[in-house]
Amino acid sequence: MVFVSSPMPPRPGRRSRITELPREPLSRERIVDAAMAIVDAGGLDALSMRSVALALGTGPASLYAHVASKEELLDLLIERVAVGLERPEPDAEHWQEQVKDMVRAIHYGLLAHRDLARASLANIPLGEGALTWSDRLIEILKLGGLPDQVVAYGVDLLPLYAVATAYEYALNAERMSSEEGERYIQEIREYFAALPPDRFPHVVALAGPLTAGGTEGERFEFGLDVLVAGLAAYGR
Amino acid sequence: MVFVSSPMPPRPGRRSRITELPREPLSRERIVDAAMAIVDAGGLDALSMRSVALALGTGPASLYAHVASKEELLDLLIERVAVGLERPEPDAEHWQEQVKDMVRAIHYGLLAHRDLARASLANIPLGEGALTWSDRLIEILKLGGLPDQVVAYGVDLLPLYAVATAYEYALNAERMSSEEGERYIQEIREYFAALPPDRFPHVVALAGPLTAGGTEGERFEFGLDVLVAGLAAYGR
DNA sequence: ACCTGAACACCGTTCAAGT
DNA sequence: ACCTGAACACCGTTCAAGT
Repeated sequence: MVFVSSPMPPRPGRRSRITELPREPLSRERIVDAAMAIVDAGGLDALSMRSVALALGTGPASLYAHVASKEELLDLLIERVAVGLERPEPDAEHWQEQVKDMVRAIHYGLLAHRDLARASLANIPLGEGALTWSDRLIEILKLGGLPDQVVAYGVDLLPLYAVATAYEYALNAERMSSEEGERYIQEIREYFAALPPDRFPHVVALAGPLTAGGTEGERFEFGLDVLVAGLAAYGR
Repeated sequence: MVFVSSPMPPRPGRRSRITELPREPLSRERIVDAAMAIVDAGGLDALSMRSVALALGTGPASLYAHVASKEELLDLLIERVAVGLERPEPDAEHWQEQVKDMVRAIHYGLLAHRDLARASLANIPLGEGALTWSDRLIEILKLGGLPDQVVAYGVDLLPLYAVATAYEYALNAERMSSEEGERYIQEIREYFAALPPDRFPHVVALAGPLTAGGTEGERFEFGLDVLVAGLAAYGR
């Protein structure tokens, strides 16, 4: 909360307007902080150059001295998430579980910021945080004895999966509160079950597993198993 | 092109304003046609309610009598693509190849319309076209002897892969013309190779395979192999 | 060098009014 | 019932002007 219209009178003693008036100057860091707070509070749709500027008590034009475009700002948000990801100490014995841990880290790291995953699908992450993460993943995949080309594909395929599933999940979460979520799933199940069986026999028959089919986490883990097992099959 | 300010005089003879003035009325169909043409010509960024209205010679407000929102219009575009997808005749002998064919169909079907895949990641497709497609995929996966729960996961996982890879590819394609594409890949490769090897040893070492690594099609096929083989492992 | 106000060229959607 | 003009409440970005 920012008190603009009715500020407290200056404190008695040394602190005068000198420390108050020239408020902290803008910086990339402060802009990213404010942007992340907005995403956390209202999702990616709430993020605009204007909303960031407002939160920082300035106008949108002022941001362009520190950030080239909204797209760059989104990149910086992704990079911020990447920097915070846990990276396991490589251990050939448990390389498959370590790969899974790294994929889980992006997936849940993104989900911690609402639908931020949407901004992550857009571009090859080339920031330092993303690159150190990639470097570690390559190292672990190599420990698994995979050929270079398989490693190269894997380092693309695994984060694609992590991000796409995070995006899919976040979109549904964004659309509905938790109770509405239950009802929505229920509605889809009923919709599937009520379809004309002569035209969609297999969808109708599978209405249960298609929708109930375990929690979201189980779904994610299933795909992760498939991918890691599939990659491992190329190992020595 | 629409001549509004200087219309031609009415042709001599029978054709009078009667057949000319009441131009074809709006309809969902015409709106979707116009929207798809805009996406094909300029990508998803060029699509707005206003650009569609302009193409139809009307104002944006007029569209809302036939389409609830821009989101619904996007759904209709996806459904239009889904209706046109090829569906193989189920054959237990070749179920894995048939699954691949269906995944390729969505992937390339979306890519035929620029970055339309972006609109497809957003929501569970519930249109008739999408459902008949799903029904056929379920049928084929069952022919492969997969347990119901694996089928249910697969019918989610496979289109997710098809769409996410189409989106990724289209974004890069959207950003650059074909020659620029080569140069861009080249630049990334050089960037990777020029990174400090003490901090990113594995990225630097793999700069070649990471970027060159075959055509986009090979990348896509690799992931498809991994997924289908991974699913098949759950079969009887 | 950094910041700002004002403007430009857009958005999706609503609504009262027309036919 | 279908369509429209005008308006509302927004966008990202630019640019001349200020300090």
